Amino acid sequence: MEGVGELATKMLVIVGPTGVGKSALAMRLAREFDGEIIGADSRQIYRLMSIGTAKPTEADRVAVPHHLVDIIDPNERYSLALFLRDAQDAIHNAKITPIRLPIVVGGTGQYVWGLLEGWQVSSTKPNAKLRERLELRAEYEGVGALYEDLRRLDPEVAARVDGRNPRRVIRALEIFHSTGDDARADVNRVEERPRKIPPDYDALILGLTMERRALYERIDERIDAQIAAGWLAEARELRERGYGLAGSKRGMAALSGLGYGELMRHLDGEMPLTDAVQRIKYRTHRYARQQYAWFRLSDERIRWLEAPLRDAVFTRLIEDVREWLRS
RNA sequence: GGAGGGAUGGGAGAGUGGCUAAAUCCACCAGACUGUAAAUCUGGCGCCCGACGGGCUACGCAGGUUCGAAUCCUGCUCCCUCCA
Repeated sequence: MEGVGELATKMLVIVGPTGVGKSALAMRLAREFDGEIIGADSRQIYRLMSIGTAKPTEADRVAVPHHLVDIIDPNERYSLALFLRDAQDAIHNAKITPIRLPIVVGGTGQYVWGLLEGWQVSSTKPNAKLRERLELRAEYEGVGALYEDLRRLDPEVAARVDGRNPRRVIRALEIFHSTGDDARADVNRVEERPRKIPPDYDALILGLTMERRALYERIDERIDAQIAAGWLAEARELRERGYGLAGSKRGMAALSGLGYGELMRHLDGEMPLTDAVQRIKYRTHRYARQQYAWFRLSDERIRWLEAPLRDAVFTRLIEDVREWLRS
């Protein structure tokens, strides 16, 4: 057991709902322990979308190396599999040359646990054309029709897929079709791979939390501040560059994030700004709630800290981390 | 002063004699989640009970009609629009 500890890659992980102050804590710890920050955030990856995604500031990024932020354009696609690859690379690189402590920080639960638990993801890549076709069919005939297909083609997979969730059913069909009709030989089939292979990480997972009401207030204040900081102009700029809502009803993945869609609809004259902002606040509340489903207060792996971190607590944390690094 | 319209659950808003504790949306609470994840999907959401069943209280207020009313009638209160 001692040997494993020596070999394992030590890293810090900071999780918690949106707006609790994960980034700020990450910066303090990075400074303290000569760390590199690795974003586990599915929205900060997009260039040109900074205010709305509450990206780390330029100053912070100069002071501490950040990874997985600003890596693709808004019209490009990203996914769990890509994140896993990129994050693993970033962690690996932090451990060579000037050795630094990787600090994974982000609110995207799927990314965080996928990385820490070593999820084995199907290698079947997204097939945009197929998805579009199936989505259209789901809309006209209902998800039920697609699910029927799946049941007919691959009952085993169908049994473990949520037949009411179009995204899931479509992905399952996508995997099925990518390998031809002989699904039996498909090494990509979900149940024929190990679900997860625990990576050799020794992660100290820190969770930041806050009483619900206070969190909502803080979120609302932050959104007002983002608007004041020019979020609307950023949305307009995005649209002018061609990354707008136009075309497909839902637009590109980047715009499915909180706020940008609402702001663009306001720019299109569909609703007053105050309504758009209120909608953003509510959606963000809901998002924060969802995050608690990934990061449970009862999860023993997470060391939870009460959000406005008191100095004494921070000092204590520094000591504990230092000791943990030595162990 | 006159003529109309309206008051429904935290909010918006259906319902116009029984199928209604009351559609739907939002808020809120909970859950799922393995290449779209800030996405997508699911459940709950008056109160109480040993709760796949039952009880109580509910649609501005008070009374009435009816076997039965959020729904019909009367009065009252408040709100809105138009005329003066």
